[in-house]
Amino acid sequence: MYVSYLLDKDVSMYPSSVRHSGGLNLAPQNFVIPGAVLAAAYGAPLREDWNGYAPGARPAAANAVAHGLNGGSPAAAMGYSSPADYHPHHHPHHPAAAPSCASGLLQTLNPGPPGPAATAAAEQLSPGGQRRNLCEWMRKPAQPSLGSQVKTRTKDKYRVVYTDHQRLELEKEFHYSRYITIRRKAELAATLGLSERQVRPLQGLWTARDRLCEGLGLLRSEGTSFAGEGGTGARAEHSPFFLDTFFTISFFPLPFHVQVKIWFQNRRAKERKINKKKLQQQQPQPPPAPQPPQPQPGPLRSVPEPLSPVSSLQGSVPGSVAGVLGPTGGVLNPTVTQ
DNA sequence: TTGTGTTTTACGACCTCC
DNA sequence: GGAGGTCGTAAAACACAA
Repeated sequence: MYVSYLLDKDVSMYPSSVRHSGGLNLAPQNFVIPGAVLAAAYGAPLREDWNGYAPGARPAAANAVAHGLNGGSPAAAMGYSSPADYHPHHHPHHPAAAPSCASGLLQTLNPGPPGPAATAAAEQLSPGGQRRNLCEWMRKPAQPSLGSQVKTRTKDKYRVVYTDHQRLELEKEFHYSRYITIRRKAELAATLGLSERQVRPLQGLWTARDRLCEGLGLLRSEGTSFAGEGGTGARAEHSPFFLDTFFTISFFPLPFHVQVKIWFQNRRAKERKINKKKLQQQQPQPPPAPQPPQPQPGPLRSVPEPLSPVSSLQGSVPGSVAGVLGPTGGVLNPTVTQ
């Protein structure tokens, strides 16, 4: 139900997620979705086809689910039910586990280090405790959804701000080595609670879920209210929770280490950028000489582009692998990562 | 408070390697 | 073909001056 609660809250942030509201009270542990129904709902391959959907729409709800699980209160953030085959870290569904906005979402939207959830949530108001009101997005008025079925990835991208603790640990790891093994990535992801339970809700799958709702006659009605911002499970008897749960935990998980991988990619890019800046500062460009008039017309000579300065990184980065740089600057043989 | 510049996540495109 | 690399970029989050 908490999943459903979040998913429905999500409408305001991702208005194009056309969903039906409706009342149905089904026990989550009893749901069975026939493959034919699923096929009808999708009309397309399941996991293999994710990239085909307008990607990137990451409803905050699922994000909250994902990171909330990491924030030290997994069971409270998401009441998993029967699909225990999804992930070994599932927690049994419990109706009373739905957190309030003030406490639960605080944790869900501010992933913190493992440990006492309550204190961690308070401490992990990252960065610098200047985070916006975590319930703010819930109050945003819904946007018109017509015509917005097709979205670009970036348009709807939802960015999670890592906590200071997460950044610190990642920086420490980066300082130790610019390239880490996949095992270490997974360890970091688990330790920092980054991507272990991250979900990847895509627009097409939400639509598929709604079609499945329709196919099963699970139409929702509008007007379901919440218990204030507390969200303490007031939706329990109004939402087809089992479908939300099913779609969320069965189809959206990302690999464990993806966020760590991306963070390291971005961190390396940042370092390259810094090094490039330093290089430019060390070699100040002489003031351009006054250009004499160019009398000679004719075809312009093409000046070959200088080689990418990325190679300078090899010598400047302690602990980096001795990879061979490819034409695009990519490390062709980053054996460490394997 | 607001405008603006910078930093931080996230991902597409394209690459090489296995 | 999949994984992971760089590069470029979008957009959110943040910092800060006016």
